Amino acid sequence: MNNLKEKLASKGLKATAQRLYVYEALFNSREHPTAEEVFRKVSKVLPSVSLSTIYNTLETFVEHNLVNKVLSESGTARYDAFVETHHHIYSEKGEIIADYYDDGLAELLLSYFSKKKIFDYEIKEVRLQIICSTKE
Amino acid sequence: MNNLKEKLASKGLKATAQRLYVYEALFNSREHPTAEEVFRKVSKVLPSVSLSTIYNTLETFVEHNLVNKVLSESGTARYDAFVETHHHIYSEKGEIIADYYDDGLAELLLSYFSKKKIFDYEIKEVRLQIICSTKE
DNA sequence: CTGCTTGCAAATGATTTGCAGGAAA
DNA sequence: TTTCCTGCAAATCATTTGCAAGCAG
Repeated sequence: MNNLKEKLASKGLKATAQRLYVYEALFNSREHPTAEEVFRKVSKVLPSVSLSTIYNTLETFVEHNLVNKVLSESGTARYDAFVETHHHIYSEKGEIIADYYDDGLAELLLSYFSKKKIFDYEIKEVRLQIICSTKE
Repeated sequence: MNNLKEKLASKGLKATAQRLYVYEALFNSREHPTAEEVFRKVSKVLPSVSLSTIYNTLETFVEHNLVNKVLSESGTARYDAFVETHHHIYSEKGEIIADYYDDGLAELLLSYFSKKKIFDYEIKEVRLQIICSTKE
């Protein structure tokens, strides 16, 4: 998405080539890449890019809500250009298989919780981890 | 719980002092300690214990389903002696605040999914991450 | 006894940081 | 110009591993 330049500007961030390519790499992937994977993709078009720039860039995006950070069971961080609330489907091994979007589900959960009046705190978000047996 | 010795025996694991104390440390804590925190607790009673033994012991317990491993947003692993399915309440910062047990919720979710017939895979488990605003 | 476990130290993997030069605004 | 950003190398943090000695079964 090329309105990224505007989003960056509106947040006082400079629109560098590195940032544009990192975002592009994420946006064109449905695979929740790791920093290392983003690095390999961006390297193809910007061979001099460094891994630490990838990490810094991703972290900057996360802080400014342009990108989501998700953890896999192995502890390695994965990144996702889709920031709307959604759920993740995991294999038994703990790797993320897919995203799962479902508005009805959010409503169901929130009405369930408000009926039960369980929380003193305000619920900001409810995310599901759906663990499935892997089809081989 | 002291039937731990039996559980260990039944799995062909030796009941060493280290293992008993690690389990005790977890069992007496509702705070999802990290390996480091378990290490500090066990050190008090067994000063010569090493951090790698803590890691190995915890990993052994996880493999044999005596203990659960949970990830905090920071990527550091936390451990939990309660292995029944339950959910975790997180602060906005991503630290785990509390456990949340709710059988009705599991049923609600499973019936929701079976009605919608979304998945080709078998759902093994559904875990919630409930993110709450922190009450200070 | 004998193999599973431990403790130590070194290795690893992921991510972060300090800093000097470089490029957007 | 001036501040923010990048690339490099070194540092850090959590966790894992190899190996010799120790202890439970």
